[in-house]
Amino acid sequence: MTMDKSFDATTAEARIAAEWEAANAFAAGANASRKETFTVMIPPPNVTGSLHIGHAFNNTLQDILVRWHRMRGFDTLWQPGQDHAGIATQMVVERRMAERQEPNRREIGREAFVEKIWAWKQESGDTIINQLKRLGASCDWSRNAFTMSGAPGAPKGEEGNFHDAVIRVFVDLYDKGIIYRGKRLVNWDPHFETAISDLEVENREVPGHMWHFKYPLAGGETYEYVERDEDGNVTLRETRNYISIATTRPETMLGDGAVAVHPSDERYAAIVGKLCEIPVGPKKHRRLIPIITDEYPDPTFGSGAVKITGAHDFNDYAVAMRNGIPLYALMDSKGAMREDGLSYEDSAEIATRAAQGEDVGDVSNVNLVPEHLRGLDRYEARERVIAEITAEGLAVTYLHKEIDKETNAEHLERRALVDAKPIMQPFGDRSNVVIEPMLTDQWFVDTQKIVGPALEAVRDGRTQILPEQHKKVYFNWLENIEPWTISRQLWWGHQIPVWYGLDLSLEGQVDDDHDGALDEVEIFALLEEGLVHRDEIHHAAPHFAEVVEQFRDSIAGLPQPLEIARVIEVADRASAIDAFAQGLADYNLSQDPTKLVYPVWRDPDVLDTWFSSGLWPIGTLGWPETTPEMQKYFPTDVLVTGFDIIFFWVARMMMMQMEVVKNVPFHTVYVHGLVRDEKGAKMSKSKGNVIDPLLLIDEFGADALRMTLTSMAAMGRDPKLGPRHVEGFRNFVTKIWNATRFAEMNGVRGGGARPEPNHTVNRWIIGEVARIRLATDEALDSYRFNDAATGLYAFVWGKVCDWYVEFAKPLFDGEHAEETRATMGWVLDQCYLMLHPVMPFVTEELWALTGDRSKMLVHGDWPTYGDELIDAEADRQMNWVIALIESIRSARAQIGVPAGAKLDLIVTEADASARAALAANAPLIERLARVNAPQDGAMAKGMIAVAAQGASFALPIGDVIDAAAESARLDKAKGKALKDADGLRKRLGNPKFVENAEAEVIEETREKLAALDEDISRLDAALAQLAAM
RNA sequence: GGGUGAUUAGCUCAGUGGUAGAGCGCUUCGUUCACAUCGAAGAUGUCAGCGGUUCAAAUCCGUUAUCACCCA
Repeated sequence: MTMDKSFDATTAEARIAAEWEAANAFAAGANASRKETFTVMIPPPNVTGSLHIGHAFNNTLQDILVRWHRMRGFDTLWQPGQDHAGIATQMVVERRMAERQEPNRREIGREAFVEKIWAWKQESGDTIINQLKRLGASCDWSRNAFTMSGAPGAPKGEEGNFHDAVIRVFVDLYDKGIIYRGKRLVNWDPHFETAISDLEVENREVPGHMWHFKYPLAGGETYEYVERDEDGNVTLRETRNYISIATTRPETMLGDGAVAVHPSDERYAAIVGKLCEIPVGPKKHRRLIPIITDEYPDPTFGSGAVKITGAHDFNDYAVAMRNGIPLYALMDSKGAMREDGLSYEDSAEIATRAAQGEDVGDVSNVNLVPEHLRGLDRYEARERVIAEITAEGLAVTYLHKEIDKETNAEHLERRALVDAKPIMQPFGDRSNVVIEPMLTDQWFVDTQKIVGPALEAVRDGRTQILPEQHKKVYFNWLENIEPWTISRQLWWGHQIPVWYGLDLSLEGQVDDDHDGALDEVEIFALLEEGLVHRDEIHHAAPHFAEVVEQFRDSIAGLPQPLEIARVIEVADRASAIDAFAQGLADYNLSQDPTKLVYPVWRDPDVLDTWFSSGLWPIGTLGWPETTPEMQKYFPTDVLVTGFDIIFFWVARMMMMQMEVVKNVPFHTVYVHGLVRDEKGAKMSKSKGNVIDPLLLIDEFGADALRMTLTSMAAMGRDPKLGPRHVEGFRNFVTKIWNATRFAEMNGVRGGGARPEPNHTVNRWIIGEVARIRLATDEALDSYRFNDAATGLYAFVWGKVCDWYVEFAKPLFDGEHAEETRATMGWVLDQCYLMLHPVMPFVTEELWALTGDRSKMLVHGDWPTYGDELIDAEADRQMNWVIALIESIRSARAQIGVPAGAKLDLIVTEADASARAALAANAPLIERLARVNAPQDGAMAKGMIAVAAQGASFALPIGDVIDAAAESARLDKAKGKALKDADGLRKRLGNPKFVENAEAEVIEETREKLAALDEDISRLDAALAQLAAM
């Protein structure tokens, strides 16, 4: 058999992947030889996704851990799967529909749209799986999971019970009061028309403007406005009839509820509690709002006064809540100015009463957008508001001077004061549109109630976060956690299992005469009084049938005959009102109680994707069923993930698993960095610096890419990746391939037991193998992937290829040939074994090529030997030999001896141990240093000197020795040795060092110094001889 | 504004108390039969600055500067 000159990754990888698959090599428990389990949950990629470099990195690290444990005989499960990624997937499918000019989702309706997404999921869902397989990911693909499996409408092939787990947890948390519904200010994405969580908002600095406007005091009142410098000197004093406000969002002025100043701000003390006028809107119905104090305004920033628009700004919301300021919503779900609700005139009237302290109740119907601005986009409305205020002279102005170039005339003009400055603006991370804080009804997880155990588990070490620095981030976020908005106004996702019904039980209004039954008059009153304004009650249950029972209980207390109404499901609230009214009317005519219905409707919203992926560890193992997998593999062992989803995912998994199954989801979280481009920049499509891992695999092979990423995986650092790095590791693949090829050409076969050779070289390399095995396990044990990879790289290239293979060459003809073949076969086997977790393909291929194996390498047995294989004498001798060869090579090169020339090697001096090393390894030295067999002799003219531990050598290089060059070479070496020795001597001369330093360190220092002194004396001798000639 | 991290060879980065390393690049040499996707030899450093702790600091502490990221 002859091997090719290099590894053909493209064809071999596909073939090997198929072999692994055919052998079921990655199945849970494959190759298990012990009881301990090792479980890793893949961070589920988006189902729309394709493999990017971050996935390649993340999954390489997981695969290393998994393959390593599998080879060590652990009962190993790497659980794969995909995330339905609600907003992202819905976006992708909608975009595709638009591109194909198909009807949009509202036109085709929810059911058809969801069906389309499922179809698309099935079409594209395998893409990422196949890409992960190309990377070599050894997941148990037969267990592939999906966060929407088993949801209503799921097509064939998507039966799983993840949906059951999600719904069950929702209902459970609902019943415990941990999930609640509330009207709160949430981040609203006007593009997708859905609420999103804080984490899905990206704050970016963008160029913006700050406008300054005057809010005139009510009734033309005035006050003395005084500004002082730091020392209290008056810098400005004027009489003002207004308070100046700065804003970056003038359109929200329409919804202002107050102007706030800091309680310590003396400039405004006189007017606190008075009313001022919002300088926009129809003159006739100008709104007045109070001037209040609050800790929020910063007196040193701008005018020190801020407008409070509670319904459109999170800070203002907090101020409004503290001070009882009404929240006036101005915009609709698309971010346009509202068109619904009361007229501006009526609205302004109510708002004015509210400003004067009157309790006006629910203001959701109040629409303070003047009629001429209704329906406008928020940015258009902004321009109009600015223009109107400026036209009225209520913008703060400055005097602008312009000189006419032709006439030299000065033009003075008052201009509106507008600061152009960068402002922080919130953007939707998916839609890239500016997020609008909106007051809406949403579902929330009261995270405060479940955060405790998640914090505790990390504090007491039940779950370890590596590197440790990320613990702080985790604590910091969880300790200040906000309620989690989990409802999304989307169609793709787990529909919230909550049904609503009208609350008919309010304050005895229904049954006016309290006789426990409705008479005709009361029925009509109920209908006329306006069901529309009634509140709602809601219940949660996994299925409609169960929720019916709960509604029956709810209406049981209602007056006759409502208490026996049939609970039916309708589409929405409006249908419910219609159906209820119809039922009542029918009953009134017929007195037939079966006509009475109590219609309920289901919440149309779906759950945040992260709510379901938060259950990934248990959901994929079959929970809520009590499955054998759940019992065996939970809690899982290691979660490997990027720092960017610690909050999104890790923290939530911790909270949810602790709450639901009262156990940590994993023992260790290994947090890796973000792969950056060669210059350290974040990869992004817009920058065009994205590296496609599949292209790198095509060009260099998966092993090379994996090895590159692994060698860069220093904990807590971001790997910086460029193609040339991968090229270097591709060369490494070729290197080990060719070492094997050399071995094969010399009759070496793998698969044998560890030999017990006699030759020093063979004994030495076995000890080196033992060392790297210990180092590799230690590195992997502590998640120092880069140390494992670079250690193996240096061992295979620097020890095995550079030295051992070279040493072995002369041994193949002679008495040690057999043991050398056996040793080399074994050494290479160990290389394949230890490299396999990082470079699975080429090692599997070499494993198959080099011997008759009982198992594939993927199920190879990870070595366990250690120090006992190190032969100290062989170690000493080979290090001596290597040092000598390097010295001779160095001397030859510096003096300029032609590389091909073979020189005599004269031993001028040697102690017993040097002689022993020389005798045992002379042929190796002759070959690698290109010298003739050593012979005793004396230094003479035309020779250069080479020193080794315990020995001196001379190399005759012919007549034309350049004495000056030789003496320069020796001087240089001596200089360095002197300098080093000097440092060491100083250190040893310091009594404090001898007193305090560890004995080992002192001993080491002494030995070093002794060796240096020996070198120096040899160099001196050589120099003296040179001078004498 | 708050937090975290970084600053080491021309470049990209390892290195957590004992006098600095790798890969790439560079220079010189080499077609010895595993590999030119190779081999041999070599050059290159105030370990960001300043203080401190220590017998000993790239490493620990403080501080300054610059950069990056996260959160407001």
